[in-house]
Amino acid sequence: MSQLQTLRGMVDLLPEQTRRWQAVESVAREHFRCAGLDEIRTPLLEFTDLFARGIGEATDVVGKEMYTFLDRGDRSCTLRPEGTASVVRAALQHGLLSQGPQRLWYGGPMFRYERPQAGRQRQFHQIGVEFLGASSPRSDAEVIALAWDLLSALGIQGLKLEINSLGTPEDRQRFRSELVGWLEERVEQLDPDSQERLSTNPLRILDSKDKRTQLLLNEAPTLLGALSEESVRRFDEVCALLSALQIPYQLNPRLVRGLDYYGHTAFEITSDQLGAQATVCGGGRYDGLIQQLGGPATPAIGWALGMERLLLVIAAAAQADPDGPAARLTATPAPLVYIINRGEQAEPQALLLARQLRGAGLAVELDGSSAAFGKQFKRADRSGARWAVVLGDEEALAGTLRLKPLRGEGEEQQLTWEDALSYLTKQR
RNA sequence: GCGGGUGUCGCCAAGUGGUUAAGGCAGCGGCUUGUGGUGCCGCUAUACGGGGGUUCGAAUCCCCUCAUCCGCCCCA
Repeated sequence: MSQLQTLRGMVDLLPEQTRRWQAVESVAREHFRCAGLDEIRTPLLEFTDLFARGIGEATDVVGKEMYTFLDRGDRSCTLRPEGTASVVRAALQHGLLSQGPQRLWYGGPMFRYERPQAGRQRQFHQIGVEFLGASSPRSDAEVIALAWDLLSALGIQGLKLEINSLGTPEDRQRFRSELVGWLEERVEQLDPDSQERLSTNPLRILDSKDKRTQLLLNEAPTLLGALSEESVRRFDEVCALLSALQIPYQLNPRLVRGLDYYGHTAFEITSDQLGAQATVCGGGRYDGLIQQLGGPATPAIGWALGMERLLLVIAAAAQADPDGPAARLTATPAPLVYIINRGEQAEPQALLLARQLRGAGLAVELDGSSAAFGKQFKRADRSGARWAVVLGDEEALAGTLRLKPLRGEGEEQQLTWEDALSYLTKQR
Protein backbone atom coordinates (compact mmCIF):
# COMPACT_ATOMS: atom_id res chain seq x y z
CA MET A 1 0.00 0.00 0.00
CA SER A 2 1.66 3.15 -1.15
CA GLN A 3 -1.42 5.21 -0.41
CA LEU A 4 -1.31 7.65 2.42
CA GLN A 5 -3.07 6.34 5.46
CA THR A 6 -3.35 6.75 9.19
CA LEU A 7 -0.68 5.50 11.53
CA ARG A 8 -1.41 2.18 13.13
CA GLY A 9 -3.84 2.49 15.97
CA MET A 10 -5.03 5.93 14.86
CA VAL A 11 -8.61 6.02 13.71
CA ASP A 12 -10.61 8.46 11.61
CA LEU A 13 -14.10 9.18 12.82
CA LEU A 14 -16.24 9.49 9.72
CA PRO A 15 -19.39 11.63 9.85
CA GLU A 16 -21.70 8.82 10.89
CA GLN A 17 -19.45 7.90 13.79
CA THR A 18 -18.84 11.51 14.73
CA ARG A 19 -22.57 12.03 15.09
CA ARG A 20 -22.73 9.28 17.67
CA TRP A 21 -19.79 10.64 19.53
CA GLN A 22 -21.37 14.04 19.71
CA ALA A 23 -24.61 12.55 20.98
CA VAL A 24 -22.76 10.74 23.76
CA GLU A 25 -20.70 13.79 24.58
CA SER A 26 -23.73 15.98 24.89
CA VAL A 27 -25.44 13.53 27.24
CA ALA A 28 -22.28 13.48 29.33
CA ARG A 29 -21.95 17.25 29.32
CA GLU A 30 -25.53 17.65 30.50
CA HIS A 31 -25.07 14.95 33.12
CA PHE A 32 -22.04 16.75 34.52
CA ARG A 33 -23.75 20.12 34.41
CA CYS A 34 -26.54 18.78 36.60
CA ALA A 35 -23.96 17.40 39.00
CA GLY A 36 -22.23 20.73 39.31
CA LEU A 37 -18.97 19.69 37.71
CA ASP A 38 -16.76 22.05 35.76
CA GLU A 39 -14.91 21.08 32.66
CA ILE A 40 -11.15 21.37 32.48
CA ARG A 41 -9.02 21.07 29.37
CA THR A 42 -5.32 20.38 29.56
CA PRO A 43 -2.67 20.03 26.85
CA LEU A 44 -2.13 16.74 25.09
CA LEU A 45 1.60 17.14 25.53
CA GLU A 46 3.29 17.29 28.92
CA PHE A 47 6.75 16.88 30.39
CA THR A 48 7.49 13.17 30.55
CA ASP A 49 8.32 13.60 34.19
CA LEU A 50 4.70 14.33 35.09
CA PHE A 51 3.61 10.84 34.09
CA ALA A 52 6.74 9.11 35.34
CA ARG A 53 6.19 10.59 38.78
CA GLY A 54 2.41 10.51 38.74
CA ILE A 55 1.57 7.13 37.27
CA GLY A 56 4.65 5.31 38.52
CA GLU A 57 7.94 4.41 36.82
CA ALA A 58 7.31 0.71 37.28
CA THR A 59 3.92 0.62 35.59
CA ASP A 60 3.54 -0.80 32.10
CA VAL A 61 1.93 2.41 30.91
CA VAL A 62 5.01 4.43 31.75
CA GLY A 63 7.54 1.70 31.10
CA LYS A 64 6.56 0.67 27.61
CA GLU A 65 3.46 2.37 26.32
CA MET A 66 4.14 6.08 26.18
CA TYR A 67 4.70 8.23 23.14
CA THR A 68 7.79 10.01 24.37
CA PHE A 69 10.19 12.14 22.35
CA LEU A 70 12.56 15.07 22.61
CA ASP A 71 11.25 18.36 21.32
CA ARG A 72 13.44 20.89 19.51
CA GLY A 73 14.62 22.23 22.82
CA ASP A 74 15.71 18.76 23.96
CA ARG A 75 12.91 18.51 26.53
CA SER A 76 11.49 15.06 27.04
CA CYS A 77 7.80 15.30 26.15
CA THR A 78 5.04 12.74 26.28
CA LEU A 79 1.60 12.56 24.71
CA ARG A 80 -0.68 12.04 27.67
CA PRO A 81 -1.51 8.37 28.30
CA GLU A 82 -4.26 9.29 30.78
CA GLY A 83 -5.93 12.35 32.20
CA THR A 84 -5.58 12.39 35.95
CA ALA A 85 -1.94 13.44 36.20
CA SER A 86 -2.54 16.42 33.91
CA VAL A 87 -5.63 17.54 35.78
CA VAL A 88 -3.75 17.43 39.06
CA ARG A 89 -0.82 19.29 37.52
CA ALA A 90 -3.14 22.00 36.21
CA ALA A 91 -4.90 22.33 39.55
CA LEU A 92 -1.57 22.77 41.31
CA GLN A 93 -0.08 25.07 38.71
CA HIS A 94 -3.04 27.44 38.93
CA GLY A 95 -3.73 27.15 42.62
CA LEU A 96 -7.22 25.76 42.16
CA LEU A 97 -7.00 23.86 45.41
CA SER A 98 -6.68 27.02 47.43
CA GLN A 99 -10.16 27.89 46.19
CA GLY A 100 -11.56 24.80 47.85
CA PRO A 101 -12.44 21.32 46.61
CA GLN A 102 -12.65 20.89 42.86
CA ARG A 103 -15.24 18.85 41.05
CA LEU A 104 -13.93 18.53 37.52
CA TRP A 105 -14.52 16.59 34.34
CA TYR A 106 -12.52 16.32 31.18
CA GLY A 107 -12.54 14.54 27.86
CA GLY A 108 -10.27 14.01 24.94
CA PRO A 109 -7.64 11.88 23.28
CA MET A 110 -5.06 9.82 25.13
CA PHE A 111 -2.15 7.94 23.62
CA ARG A 112 -0.67 4.59 24.44
CA TYR A 113 1.66 2.63 22.21
CA GLU A 114 -0.06 -0.76 22.37
CA ARG A 115 -1.01 -3.42 19.89
CA PRO A 116 -4.43 -2.38 18.52
CA GLN A 117 -7.30 -4.71 19.26
CA ALA A 118 -11.03 -4.64 19.80
CA GLY A 119 -11.71 -1.63 22.05
CA ARG A 120 -8.08 -0.61 22.08
CA GLN A 121 -6.43 1.94 19.84
CA ARG A 122 -3.21 3.86 20.20
CA GLN A 123 -5.08 7.11 20.18
CA PHE A 124 -8.18 6.58 22.25
CA HIS A 125 -10.53 8.88 24.04
CA GLN A 126 -11.61 9.17 27.60
CA ILE A 127 -14.18 11.08 29.54
CA GLY A 128 -13.18 11.40 33.14
CA VAL A 129 -14.17 12.90 36.44
CA GLU A 130 -11.88 14.06 39.23
CA PHE A 131 -12.96 15.20 42.69
CA LEU A 132 -9.96 16.93 44.25
CA GLY A 133 -10.10 17.61 47.97
CA ALA A 134 -12.83 15.10 48.63
CA SER A 135 -12.15 12.69 51.44
CA SER A 136 -15.40 11.33 52.79
CA PRO A 137 -16.80 7.94 51.81
CA ARG A 138 -19.76 9.89 50.53
CA SER A 139 -17.60 11.34 47.79
CA ASP A 140 -16.61 7.82 46.77
CA ALA A 141 -20.24 6.87 46.44
CA GLU A 142 -21.13 10.08 44.64
CA VAL A 143 -18.33 9.66 42.13
CA ILE A 144 -19.26 6.07 41.43
CA ALA A 145 -22.92 7.01 41.12
CA LEU A 146 -21.94 9.67 38.61
CA ALA A 147 -20.40 7.02 36.38
CA TRP A 148 -23.17 4.52 36.90
CA ASP A 149 -25.95 6.99 36.18
CA LEU A 150 -24.25 8.34 33.09
CA LEU A 151 -24.04 4.85 31.67
CA SER A 152 -27.69 4.26 32.54
CA ALA A 153 -28.71 7.51 30.92
CA LEU A 154 -27.04 6.29 27.76
CA GLY A 155 -29.31 3.25 27.79
CA ILE A 156 -26.65 0.69 28.49
CA GLN A 157 -27.59 -2.45 30.31
CA GLY A 158 -25.88 -5.54 31.57
CA LEU A 159 -23.00 -3.67 33.14
CA LYS A 160 -21.15 -5.00 36.15
CA LEU A 161 -19.70 -2.79 38.84
CA GLU A 162 -16.87 -4.35 40.77
CA ILE A 163 -15.32 -2.70 43.76
CA ASN A 164 -12.45 -3.30 46.10
CA SER A 165 -10.38 -1.47 48.63
CA LEU A 166 -6.65 -1.16 48.18
CA GLY A 167 -6.29 0.38 51.61
CA THR A 168 -3.49 2.69 52.65
CA PRO A 169 0.09 2.46 51.40
CA GLU A 170 0.92 0.74 54.69
CA ASP A 171 -1.89 -1.76 54.19
CA ARG A 172 -0.62 -2.55 50.74
CA GLN A 173 2.96 -2.81 51.92
CA ARG A 174 1.95 -5.30 54.55
CA PHE A 175 -0.19 -7.26 52.16
CA ARG A 176 2.49 -7.26 49.48
CA SER A 177 5.06 -8.95 51.67
CA GLU A 178 2.45 -11.35 52.97
CA LEU A 179 1.39 -12.26 49.43
CA VAL A 180 4.91 -12.49 48.06
CA GLY A 181 5.92 -14.73 50.93
CA TRP A 182 2.96 -17.00 50.33
CA LEU A 183 3.44 -17.13 46.56
CA GLU A 184 7.18 -17.69 46.73
CA GLU A 185 6.52 -20.99 48.40
CA ARG A 186 4.40 -21.92 45.39
CA VAL A 187 6.28 -20.33 42.51
CA GLU A 188 6.22 -23.45 40.38
CA GLN A 189 2.38 -23.35 40.35
CA LEU A 190 2.31 -19.85 38.86
CA ASP A 191 2.11 -19.10 35.17
CA PRO A 192 5.31 -17.58 33.69
CA ASP A 193 3.88 -14.04 33.51
CA SER A 194 2.92 -14.13 37.13
CA GLN A 195 6.31 -15.50 38.14
CA GLU A 196 7.81 -12.50 36.42
CA ARG A 197 5.50 -10.13 38.26
CA LEU A 198 6.36 -11.63 41.59
CA SER A 199 9.38 -9.37 41.66
CA THR A 200 8.09 -6.44 39.58
CA ASN A 201 4.46 -5.90 40.57
CA PRO A 202 3.15 -8.73 42.76
CA LEU A 203 -0.29 -7.23 43.36
CA ARG A 204 -1.08 -7.52 39.68
CA ILE A 205 -0.78 -11.29 39.93
CA LEU A 206 -4.18 -11.09 41.60
CA ASP A 207 -5.99 -10.37 38.36
CA SER A 208 -4.07 -12.83 36.23
CA LYS A 209 -6.28 -14.54 33.66
CA ASP A 210 -4.43 -17.81 33.97
CA LYS A 211 -6.79 -20.52 35.23
CA ARG A 212 -4.28 -22.32 37.43
CA THR A 213 -3.08 -19.09 38.95
CA GLN A 214 -6.67 -18.09 39.64
CA LEU A 215 -7.29 -21.38 41.35
CA LEU A 216 -4.18 -21.04 43.44
CA LEU A 217 -5.18 -17.54 44.44
CA ASN A 218 -8.39 -18.82 45.96
CA GLU A 219 -6.23 -20.01 48.83
CA ALA A 220 -3.97 -16.98 48.98
CA PRO A 221 -4.17 -14.21 51.56
CA THR A 222 -6.57 -11.47 50.51
CA LEU A 223 -6.14 -7.76 50.33
CA LEU A 224 -9.27 -7.16 52.36
CA GLY A 225 -7.86 -9.42 55.04
CA ALA A 226 -4.73 -7.30 55.28
CA LEU A 227 -6.50 -3.96 55.61
CA SER A 228 -6.32 -2.01 58.83
CA GLU A 229 -9.47 -1.72 60.85
CA GLU A 230 -9.91 1.85 59.78
CA SER A 231 -9.55 1.03 56.10
CA VAL A 232 -12.12 -1.72 56.46
CA ARG A 233 -14.53 0.58 58.23
CA ARG A 234 -14.14 3.17 55.49
CA PHE A 235 -14.73 0.60 52.78
CA ASP A 236 -17.80 -0.78 54.52
CA GLU A 237 -19.23 2.69 54.59
CA VAL A 238 -18.72 3.16 50.87
CA CYS A 239 -20.42 -0.15 50.20
CA ALA A 240 -23.31 0.73 52.49
CA LEU A 241 -23.80 4.01 50.67
CA LEU A 242 -23.84 2.28 47.30
CA SER A 243 -26.46 -0.10 48.59
CA ALA A 244 -28.50 2.81 49.87
CA LEU A 245 -28.28 4.37 46.40
CA GLN A 246 -29.42 1.04 44.97
CA ILE A 247 -26.39 0.72 42.81
CA PRO A 248 -25.64 -2.98 42.41
CA TYR A 249 -22.03 -3.90 42.96
CA GLN A 250 -19.88 -6.92 43.48
CA LEU A 251 -16.96 -7.14 45.81
CA ASN A 252 -13.90 -8.26 43.96
CA PRO A 253 -10.98 -8.75 46.32
CA ARG A 254 -8.74 -9.38 43.31
CA LEU A 255 -9.42 -6.05 41.68
CA VAL A 256 -6.15 -4.17 41.47
CA ARG A 257 -5.52 -1.14 39.33
CA GLY A 258 -2.52 -0.75 37.09
CA LEU A 259 -1.57 2.75 38.05
CA ASP A 260 0.42 3.26 41.20
CA TYR A 261 -1.53 6.18 42.56
CA TYR A 262 -4.65 4.28 43.54
CA GLY A 263 -5.51 3.47 47.14
CA HIS A 264 -8.63 2.69 49.18
CA THR A 265 -11.66 2.48 46.89
CA ALA A 266 -10.97 1.05 43.45
CA PHE A 267 -13.64 0.07 40.98
CA GLU A 268 -14.31 -1.04 37.45
CA ILE A 269 -17.42 -1.17 35.33
CA THR A 270 -17.31 -3.91 32.74
CA SER A 271 -19.51 -5.08 29.89
CA ASP A 272 -19.84 -8.55 28.46
CA GLN A 273 -20.19 -7.03 24.98
CA LEU A 274 -16.58 -6.07 24.57
CA GLY A 275 -14.43 -9.16 24.19
CA ALA A 276 -11.11 -9.02 25.93
CA GLN A 277 -11.16 -5.31 26.70
CA ALA A 278 -14.19 -5.45 28.93
CA THR A 279 -13.59 -2.43 31.12
CA VAL A 280 -15.73 0.51 30.10
CA CYS A 281 -14.97 2.64 33.11
CA GLY A 282 -12.38 2.41 35.82
CA GLY A 283 -11.24 4.53 38.68
CA GLY A 284 -10.53 4.92 42.29
CA ARG A 285 -9.20 6.99 45.09
CA TYR A 286 -5.76 8.56 44.84
CA ASP A 287 -5.11 10.34 48.10
CA GLY A 288 -1.35 10.38 47.69
CA LEU A 289 -0.97 11.66 44.15
CA ILE A 290 -1.35 15.37 44.71
CA GLN A 291 1.31 15.44 47.37
CA GLN A 292 3.51 13.24 45.25
CA LEU A 293 3.33 15.81 42.49
CA GLY A 294 4.44 18.56 44.83
CA GLY A 295 1.12 19.78 46.14
CA PRO A 296 -0.43 19.83 49.58
CA ALA A 297 -1.64 16.51 50.98
CA THR A 298 -5.07 16.34 49.37
CA PRO A 299 -7.44 13.42 49.11
CA ALA A 300 -9.02 12.82 45.71
CA ILE A 301 -10.99 10.32 43.70
CA GLY A 302 -11.95 9.95 40.06
CA TRP A 303 -12.64 7.70 37.13
CA ALA A 304 -12.27 7.57 33.39
CA LEU A 305 -14.34 5.85 30.79
CA GLY A 306 -13.22 4.82 27.34
CA MET A 307 -15.23 6.42 24.57
CA GLU A 308 -14.42 3.81 21.94
CA ARG A 309 -15.52 1.02 24.24
CA LEU A 310 -18.56 2.95 25.32
CA LEU A 311 -19.58 3.41 21.68
CA LEU A 312 -19.17 -0.32 21.09
CA VAL A 313 -21.45 -1.06 24.01
CA ILE A 314 -23.97 1.51 22.85
CA ALA A 315 -24.00 -0.02 19.39
CA ALA A 316 -24.72 -3.40 20.96
CA ALA A 317 -27.46 -1.91 23.13
CA ALA A 318 -28.99 -0.15 20.13
CA GLN A 319 -29.13 -3.41 18.25
CA ALA A 320 -30.67 -5.25 21.19
CA ASP A 321 -33.34 -2.59 21.67
CA PRO A 322 -34.04 -0.66 18.45
CA ASP A 323 -36.39 1.74 20.22
CA GLY A 324 -34.34 2.32 23.35
CA PRO A 325 -32.28 5.34 24.32
CA ALA A 326 -29.09 3.87 22.92
CA ALA A 327 -30.74 3.49 19.52
CA ARG A 328 -31.93 7.07 19.60
CA LEU A 329 -28.36 8.18 20.10
CA THR A 330 -27.28 6.50 16.93
CA ALA A 331 -30.13 7.74 14.74
CA THR A 332 -29.32 9.70 11.63
CA PRO A 333 -30.78 13.20 11.51
CA ALA A 334 -32.45 14.39 8.34
CA PRO A 335 -32.84 17.99 7.19
CA LEU A 336 -36.25 19.58 7.62
CA VAL A 337 -36.21 21.07 4.16
CA TYR A 338 -34.56 20.17 0.88
CA ILE A 339 -34.36 22.98 -1.64
CA ILE A 340 -34.79 21.92 -5.23
CA ASN A 341 -33.64 24.67 -7.55
CA ARG A 342 -32.84 25.14 -11.18
CA GLY A 343 -32.55 28.06 -13.56
CA GLU A 344 -30.60 31.22 -14.06
CA GLN A 345 -32.86 33.33 -11.85
CA ALA A 346 -33.73 30.62 -9.39
CA GLU A 347 -30.33 29.31 -8.38
CA PRO A 348 -28.92 32.50 -6.84
CA GLN A 349 -32.27 33.05 -5.14
CA ALA A 350 -32.23 29.54 -3.72
CA LEU A 351 -28.92 30.27 -2.11
CA LEU A 352 -30.43 33.34 -0.50
CA LEU A 353 -33.49 31.38 0.61
CA ALA A 354 -31.37 28.66 2.18
CA ARG A 355 -29.53 31.30 4.11
CA GLN A 356 -32.74 32.85 5.38
CA LEU A 357 -34.24 29.57 6.48
CA ARG A 358 -31.00 28.54 8.15
CA GLY A 359 -30.87 31.89 9.85
CA ALA A 360 -34.19 30.97 11.45
CA GLY A 361 -32.64 27.82 12.82
CA LEU A 362 -34.01 25.36 10.29
CA ALA A 363 -31.93 22.48 8.94
CA VAL A 364 -31.84 23.08 5.23
CA GLU A 365 -30.14 21.15 2.47
CA LEU A 366 -29.57 22.99 -0.77
CA ASP A 367 -29.19 21.04 -3.98
CA GLY A 368 -26.25 22.43 -5.88
CA SER A 369 -26.41 20.28 -8.97
CA SER A 370 -28.60 22.24 -11.38
CA ALA A 371 -29.87 18.82 -12.38
CA ALA A 372 -33.34 18.11 -13.71
CA PHE A 373 -36.15 18.52 -11.21
CA GLY A 374 -36.83 14.82 -11.18
CA LYS A 375 -33.23 14.13 -10.24
CA GLN A 376 -33.33 16.66 -7.47
CA PHE A 377 -36.58 15.23 -6.15
CA LYS A 378 -34.95 11.85 -5.95
CA ARG A 379 -32.16 13.27 -3.88
CA ALA A 380 -34.62 15.21 -1.74
CA ASP A 381 -36.44 12.01 -1.01
CA ARG A 382 -33.29 10.15 -0.12
CA SER A 383 -32.14 12.94 2.17
CA GLY A 384 -35.01 12.11 4.49
CA ALA A 385 -36.21 15.71 4.50
CA ARG A 386 -39.83 16.27 5.49
CA TRP A 387 -40.35 19.08 3.03
CA ALA A 388 -39.21 19.91 -0.45
CA VAL A 389 -39.05 23.50 -1.54
CA VAL A 390 -39.15 23.92 -5.30
CA LEU A 391 -37.65 27.08 -6.66
CA GLY A 392 -37.47 27.38 -10.45
CA ASP A 393 -37.40 30.42 -12.67
CA GLU A 394 -41.20 30.49 -12.68
CA GLU A 395 -41.29 30.92 -8.92
CA ALA A 396 -38.27 33.16 -8.94
CA LEU A 397 -40.04 35.66 -11.19
CA ALA A 398 -43.15 35.53 -9.04
CA GLY A 399 -41.18 35.87 -5.83
CA THR A 400 -42.68 32.64 -4.51
CA LEU A 401 -41.74 29.05 -3.92
CA ARG A 402 -43.53 25.74 -3.92
CA LEU A 403 -43.65 23.75 -0.72
CA LYS A 404 -44.31 20.06 -0.99
CA PRO A 405 -44.57 17.56 1.85
CA LEU A 406 -42.42 14.51 1.19
CA ARG A 407 -43.51 12.29 4.06
CA GLY A 408 -47.04 12.86 5.28
CA GLU A 409 -50.11 13.98 3.47
CA GLY A 410 -50.95 17.38 2.09
CA GLU A 411 -50.81 19.17 -1.20
CA GLU A 412 -48.03 21.14 -2.70
CA GLN A 413 -48.69 24.82 -2.23
CA GLN A 414 -47.27 27.95 -3.70
CA LEU A 415 -46.31 30.45 -1.01
CA THR A 416 -44.39 33.62 -0.51
CA TRP A 417 -41.04 33.19 1.19
CA GLU A 418 -42.37 34.83 4.30
CA ASP A 419 -45.35 32.52 4.60
CA ALA A 420 -43.18 29.50 3.95
CA LEU A 421 -40.75 30.56 6.62
CA SER A 422 -43.38 31.01 9.30
CA TYR A 423 -45.09 27.78 8.30
CA LEU A 424 -41.88 25.76 8.42
CA THR A 425 -40.83 27.32 11.69
CA LYS A 426 -44.00 25.93 13.22
CA GLN A 427 -43.31 22.52 11.69
CA ARG A 428 -39.88 22.20 13.16
C1' G B 1 6.79 -7.55 22.49
C1' C B 2 4.42 -12.80 21.53
C1' G B 3 0.52 -16.15 19.13
C1' G B 4 -3.48 -16.95 15.46
C1' G B 5 -7.01 -15.28 11.40
C1' U B 6 -7.84 -12.17 7.14
C1' G B 7 -6.56 -8.91 2.76
C1' U B 8 -10.79 -9.15 -4.77
C1' C B 9 -14.26 -1.71 -6.91
C1' G B 10 -16.59 3.27 -1.62
C1' C B 11 -19.30 -1.13 1.25
C1' C B 12 -20.73 -6.53 1.15
C1' A B 13 -19.07 -10.45 -1.79
C1' A B 14 -18.38 -14.96 -5.81
C1' G B 15 -14.08 -16.95 -7.69
C1' U B 16 -9.29 -22.31 -4.93
C1' G B 17 -4.06 -22.64 -11.83
C1' G B 18 -6.31 -21.78 -18.01
C1' U B 19 -9.90 -17.41 -23.11
C1' U B 20 -13.24 -10.85 -21.59
C1' A B 21 -12.41 -11.12 -12.79
C1' A B 22 -19.87 -13.07 -11.01
C1' G B 23 -23.48 -10.58 -8.18
C1' G B 24 -25.67 -7.12 -4.53
C1' C B 25 -25.66 -2.17 -2.20
C1' A B 26 -24.12 2.74 -2.97
C1' G B 27 -22.80 6.29 -6.99
C1' C B 28 -23.49 8.38 -11.96
C1' G B 29 -26.50 8.69 -16.58
C1' G B 30 -31.13 7.47 -19.13
C1' C B 31 -36.47 5.86 -19.82
C1' U B 32 -39.17 10.77 -17.19
C1' U B 33 -35.21 17.84 -20.65
C1' G B 34 -40.57 21.35 -13.88
C1' U B 35 -41.92 16.99 -9.40
C1' G B 36 -39.67 12.14 -5.72
C1' G B 37 -40.48 7.39 -3.21
C1' U B 38 -41.53 1.57 -7.34
C1' G B 39 -39.70 -0.35 -11.97
C1' C B 40 -36.53 -1.01 -16.22
C1' C B 41 -31.85 0.03 -19.13
C1' G B 42 -26.79 1.52 -19.25
C1' C B 43 -21.89 3.01 -16.97
C1' U B 44 -18.34 2.24 -12.93
C1' A B 45 -11.60 -3.13 -10.94
C1' U B 46 -5.97 -3.86 -17.66
C1' A B 47 -7.25 -5.45 -11.85
C1' C B 48 -7.30 -9.12 -7.08
C1' G B 49 -2.74 -4.92 -0.25
C1' G B 50 2.74 -4.52 -1.93
C1' G B 51 7.32 -7.06 -3.63
C1' G B 52 9.65 -11.44 -5.28
C1' G B 53 9.30 -16.59 -6.88
C1' U B 54 7.09 -21.39 -9.08
C1' U B 55 4.52 -22.26 -13.90
C1' C B 56 3.50 -22.35 -20.91
C1' G B 57 -0.18 -19.80 -17.76
C1' A B 58 -1.77 -17.23 -10.90
C1' A B 59 -6.59 -13.48 -7.59
C1' U B 60 -5.92 -18.75 -7.04
C1' C B 61 0.64 -22.36 -5.07
C1' C B 62 5.42 -20.64 -2.26
C1' C B 63 8.46 -16.77 0.26
C1' C B 64 8.98 -11.89 2.22
C1' U B 65 6.56 -7.45 3.54
C1' C B 66 2.63 -4.17 4.89
C1' A B 67 -2.14 -3.45 6.75
C1' U B 68 -6.18 -5.14 9.47
C1' C B 69 -8.81 -8.26 12.98
C1' C B 70 -8.81 -11.56 17.32
C1' G B 71 -6.17 -13.36 21.64
C1' C B 72 -1.87 -12.81 25.27
C1' C B 73 0.05 -8.67 27.69
C1' C B 74 -1.87 -3.93 29.34
C1' C B 75 -5.91 -0.77 30.48
C1' A B 76 -10.46 2.98 29.73
